[in-house]
Amino acid sequence: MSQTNILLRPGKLHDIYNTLFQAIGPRGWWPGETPLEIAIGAILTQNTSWKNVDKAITTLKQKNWLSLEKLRDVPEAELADAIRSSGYFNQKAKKTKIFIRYIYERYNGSLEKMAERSVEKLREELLAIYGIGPETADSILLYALGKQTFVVDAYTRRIFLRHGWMTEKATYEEIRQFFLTHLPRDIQLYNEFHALLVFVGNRFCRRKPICDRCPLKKYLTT
DNA sequence: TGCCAGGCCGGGT
DNA sequence: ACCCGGCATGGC
Repeated sequence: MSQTNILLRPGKLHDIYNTLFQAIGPRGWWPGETPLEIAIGAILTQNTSWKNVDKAITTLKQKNWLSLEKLRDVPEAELADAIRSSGYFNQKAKKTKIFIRYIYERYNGSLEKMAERSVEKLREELLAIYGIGPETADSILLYALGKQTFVVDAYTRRIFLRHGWMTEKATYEEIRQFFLTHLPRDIQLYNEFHALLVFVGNRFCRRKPICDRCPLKKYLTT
C-alpha cells in the first residue's frame, strides 16, 4: 500500500505557488535557449552547480558543438574535455553521446519528432536510457519538450524538509505525484513552480536557513 | 581547507 | 526494495 510521507495539506500547495510568484515573479526558465541546449544542460547539471555547467555550455557554443550533428560526430574524449568544468566529465560525455544516439536512432535526429509522442511513453523511454534518471527525464520533458510533468530536485526536497512538509522518506515519485495531483494541469505552472523553488532554494534555503526574508516563512510547520 | 553542488549507476544486502 | 561508493570540477 502506498504510504504518504507528505505532510503538507494539499490545498496549501497552490497557495505556496501564488505566494512565490507574487514575491519573486516569473523566472523564465529553463536557462537555455533551444530544446537541445536544455536537454544537454539537464545532463550536465547532475549533482553539479549551474555555474560550472554554464561554463561548459559556453565552451560548447564557442566551439559550435551545440548541435545534434556535432555532438553526434565529436569523439567522446574531445567532448569530455570540452565539458570538463561541469565535473564527472567522463561520465557526462558518455551520457551525452548515448542520449544523442537515442535521438538519431529513435527519432531520426529530430527533437520535434520526439516531442510528438505522449509524455508517458517518452518518460518511459528516457528512464530506460543510461544516465537519465527521474530528474533529468522530467527536466527534459518539461523544459525542452513542453510536456506535463513536474521536476523534483534537491531544492524541492530541502525546502519541503526544512518547512516540515514531508518526511525524509518521501520518494521522488511520491513528491512528483503530489505536485501533479494537487495543482491545476498547467504546464506553464509546473514550469514556473519548479523554477521558483530553485530560486528560493538558492536564495533562502541553503546552508544556514535564512528564513527571515523568505516568502515561505509563513508556511513553516516546525 | 574541506565541503558541497539542480544525480545516476552498479553491486551488495 | 534500500544502501553505499564512485564519479570530478570550481566556489565559498
